[in-house]
Amino acid sequence: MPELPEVEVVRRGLAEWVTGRTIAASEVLHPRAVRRQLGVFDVAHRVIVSAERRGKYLWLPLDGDEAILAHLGMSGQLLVVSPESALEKHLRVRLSFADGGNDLRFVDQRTFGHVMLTALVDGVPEPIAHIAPDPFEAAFDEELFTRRLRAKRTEIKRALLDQSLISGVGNIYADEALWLARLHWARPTETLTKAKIAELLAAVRQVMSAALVQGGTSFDSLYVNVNGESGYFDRSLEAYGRRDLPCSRCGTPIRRDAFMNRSSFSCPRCQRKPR
DNA sequence: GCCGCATCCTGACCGC
DNA sequence: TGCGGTCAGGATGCGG
Repeated sequence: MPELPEVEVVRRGLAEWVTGRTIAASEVLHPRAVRRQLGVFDVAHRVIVSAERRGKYLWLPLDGDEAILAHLGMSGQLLVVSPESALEKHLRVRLSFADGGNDLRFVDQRTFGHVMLTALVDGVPEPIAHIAPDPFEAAFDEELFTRRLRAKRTEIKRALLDQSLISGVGNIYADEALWLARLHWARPTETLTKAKIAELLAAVRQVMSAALVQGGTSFDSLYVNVNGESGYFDRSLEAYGRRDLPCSRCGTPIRRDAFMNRSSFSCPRCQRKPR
């Protein structure tokens, strides 16, 4: 389940292994992987200039004002592998290079992810112009975030997952940050003080930084870096996936609540439910 | 315009 | 063993 730290691990791998290289050919093996760009997605002879990221989106700027934009969805992988290696079962898009070196392959079991060729507007891919900067970018405006958050009439976890407000946070790190900040997921946003929001943002940055150091979170082989390796942060999780296990602060069993057709994990003692 | 929910998808896992 | 049901979840689009 790639969120910001996992996507950043992949971005670093791409920066190391594919920048400066000229694409020889692109092959689309599943139409859904390129959305409405079947027949349009053709990046042969283009040069990959760098590897960029905002929130959970990755993009590879090409020569000219275009880029290959990628979202890993829930099970997407961008792998740098030998052109001779066997084709993966869920291979969706394959890029080969003029230097004859390793392929870049987009593999995605559940096909929630996608790649596309898009224009860059002020350095940002056009389709993601509506998402907010992530909390590690210089462009992230903490005061604006605070103001918009308090103006909302919703629950704090829903707001954290709203990519137009703050990008990069998914279900795992939302639960971790809320645990660290001692906030219940259903807390109405309009009741949060500026100080509490600052504390929550610090918690978001802290859990994501810690995850990045460990190469991201993984529960199985679905999330991997460009070399197919998993991270270790799942060993450091405090709330997510820890139903009935003791809270490391107070020993109370972590509870699981149904939330938006998925799960929310929290400590019923440290994170008091709002009235 | 804002909010919340259903939807897309496949494989792992569980109970019968 | 095999089958059906459930769960995982980011972004999108639609209904209220």
